Amino acid sequence: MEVAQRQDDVIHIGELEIHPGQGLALAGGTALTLSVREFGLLVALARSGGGIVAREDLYRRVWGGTLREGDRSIDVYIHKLRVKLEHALPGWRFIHTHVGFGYRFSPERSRAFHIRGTGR
Amino acid sequence: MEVAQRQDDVIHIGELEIHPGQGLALAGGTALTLSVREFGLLVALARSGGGIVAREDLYRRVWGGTLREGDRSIDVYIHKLRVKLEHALPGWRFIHTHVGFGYRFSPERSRAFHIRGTGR
DNA sequence: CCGCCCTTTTACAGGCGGTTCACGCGGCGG
DNA sequence: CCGCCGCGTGAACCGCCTGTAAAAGGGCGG
Repeated sequence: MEVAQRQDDVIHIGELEIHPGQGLALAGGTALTLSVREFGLLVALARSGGGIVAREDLYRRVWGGTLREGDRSIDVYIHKLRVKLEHALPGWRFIHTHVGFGYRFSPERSRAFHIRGTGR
Repeated sequence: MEVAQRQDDVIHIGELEIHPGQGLALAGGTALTLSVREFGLLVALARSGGGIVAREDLYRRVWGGTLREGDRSIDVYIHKLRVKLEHALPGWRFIHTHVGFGYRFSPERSRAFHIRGTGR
């Protein structure tokens, strides 16, 4: 398989449409307003094919270099991304934490909307 | 190489799909939320090819070092894994106890699962 | 010079994970 | 019949990891 280097490759994940080469991300059709770091993080996560990405790998791909001891940049930006995604697509969770392993990107419904009535 | 997801080795057992290198385990397509120890245990068991694994071996492979006298960590984590697997795939039993020998990993149907008020 | 936005750093809190206890139970040998 | 042994299981304890808010630093345009 040849590496797609054309900038018009598009990543579709759930209601998200990401254009890595253009710094553009659409959520349900409307554009997200993301900073460089936020967008890089989104792309790195979206490209992992639903697998878990280690924090070290994320840092290497987005920031470049090695993740220093005690650096919390990733946590902060994961949070910023989550906030923006949650705001753009309420009821969906994309970034899942796997403690000790890293983060996984996959659209899943929020449990916040629990069903009532059919309890038990 | 550009593919962000390495599918090096993947273990398929019943409805389980395990990615040892990523810390990812899927049950019927959905990701399990496992801790480092739980995942290590799952991999160790899944790799045993359906044979019985002695507690000492399990401990050596997952925790490293020798199992100390009176250490119950394995029992606790076997239980945690069972709970999560049972929750993810109701009606199936994967971890079988062989008293005095160890544990065996193999997907088998549970006996008719009816409601029991076994309290505690 | 001022203000805004982005990024990094710092601080604090809460939750999660790992270990250890405690208790219960069934099997087995004495 | 009794006590020991191995295992199941719920819970306490505690340190670390992560979530989150906010301050600090920096670059850029007005």
